[in-house]
Amino acid sequence: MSAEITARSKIRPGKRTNDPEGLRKRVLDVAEASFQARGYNASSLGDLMAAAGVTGGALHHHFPTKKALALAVIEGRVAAAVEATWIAPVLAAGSAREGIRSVFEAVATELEQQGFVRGCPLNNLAHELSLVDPDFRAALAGIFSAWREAIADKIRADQQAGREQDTDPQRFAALAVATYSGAMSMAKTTQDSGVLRDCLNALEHGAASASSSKGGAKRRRRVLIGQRSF
Amino acid sequence: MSAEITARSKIRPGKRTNDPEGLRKRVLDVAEASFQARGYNASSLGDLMAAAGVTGGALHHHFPTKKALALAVIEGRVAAAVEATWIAPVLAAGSAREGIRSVFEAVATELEQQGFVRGCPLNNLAHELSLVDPDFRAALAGIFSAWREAIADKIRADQQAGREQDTDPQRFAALAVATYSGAMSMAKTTQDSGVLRDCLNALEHGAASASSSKGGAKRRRRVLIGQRSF
DNA sequence: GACAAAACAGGACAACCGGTCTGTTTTAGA
DNA sequence: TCTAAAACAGACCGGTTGTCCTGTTTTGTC
Repeated sequence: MSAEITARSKIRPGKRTNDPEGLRKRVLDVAEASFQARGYNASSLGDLMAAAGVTGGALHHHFPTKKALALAVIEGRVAAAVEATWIAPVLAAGSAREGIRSVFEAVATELEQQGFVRGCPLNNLAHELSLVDPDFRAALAGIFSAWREAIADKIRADQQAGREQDTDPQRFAALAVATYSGAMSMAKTTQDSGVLRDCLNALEHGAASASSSKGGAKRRRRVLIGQRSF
Repeated sequence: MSAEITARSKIRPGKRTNDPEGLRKRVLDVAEASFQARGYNASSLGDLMAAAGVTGGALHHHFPTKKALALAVIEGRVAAAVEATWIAPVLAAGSAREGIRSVFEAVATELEQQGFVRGCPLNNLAHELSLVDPDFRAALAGIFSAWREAIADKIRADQQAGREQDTDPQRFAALAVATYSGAMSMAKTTQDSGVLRDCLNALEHGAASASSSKGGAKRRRRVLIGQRSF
């Protein structure tokens, strides 16, 4: 436990190089990873300082309180993660449904490769912090809102192209986000990413027909095995 | 904050009545509520002791560690909550889809009445504890499994009655649980229970047609207002 | 009533947490 | 070069946390 590698080289005590942006980035990297792996409350500033190779004074200079650090992680990292893994791919896809499908599959594949499910960063923090502080809640709700709105916008774009005429953009977006969030929750708890593909399949088949239970690809039940993360 | 009511009447210091089952129940009541409202890590044993009107010795006698208490809450209360609000109603319903619909609506109505969304007890604890401890993870995964299996069983029962021939029980169950879990996650974060009805609607319309956007019931956008809980 | 076990009381404690404080070094601008 | 602000170092502190420990009281059993 604790720090395996001291990030900062302290060979020369008399020589120091100020690097506020780099230090800030290192702290955010470590905090993002630790919040994801252990949660906000279980991440102590001492652990973060050690892992980032940062002293208390430096940390306090950039992030006066733990709450400020978490808010910076949410607004600067979690929001970016949702943008990168969901919003951008969906908007760039040929259609909303194609985009959603590709995201589900990309995430499932990634989880299978790394052999460990850490869950959705947004949902992880949302569950822990939404009821604790209004500022946290507002920041997290904003990310959910942007996420849903992007999907709804894509549906509207599809509709202007003559497709998805019977689809309600808002409701469909809510369903897509909810399905992904819930599937990741289960995948994290069971450490089995297969549920992501199950949900995608059921979602694509209109929550009804799942085609032939025989003949088709046998359902994979791949239970992932641990692997240290942090 | 702290204890508003001291549950235990201490009028007679010399008179004491042993009530192990009652005390255990009181502790579990308080712990369940606090875990739900603040989470596991943010709930201190001191607060729980004060709220339940229990001394440290008594608490330690029944629950040697905080982990043991949480495990008891998960296995004794969270599992029962899922059974009562989901499994039993679905199995008792005329069909799986009817059961799912009634549960969604019942929960949405309940949330609207109490004006505050505390989230799904299972998902709340699952996000915070799944990666922390294997025992936690196993207990939580078991509840998810039972939940999904109950819905899948109901689909299979429907199929033996000639319905749902094109539905894959496992996948459909995964989608239902995921949708609910994710919808509750959003509802908690946005403090808006309307997303539950949005998701139910989208789910029932086969993730596609949401009927007329005009003429039909206007979508409710009811933002709930706070209300102390604990 | 004797007695052992269960049930409970309440204090003690060591570890830890987040925040603050003072002091030093680096850096940018005039 | 001088100077002030920014950047960083590192110790310090009050409060809290979970757990443990030693007693005392109640309760079931013979």
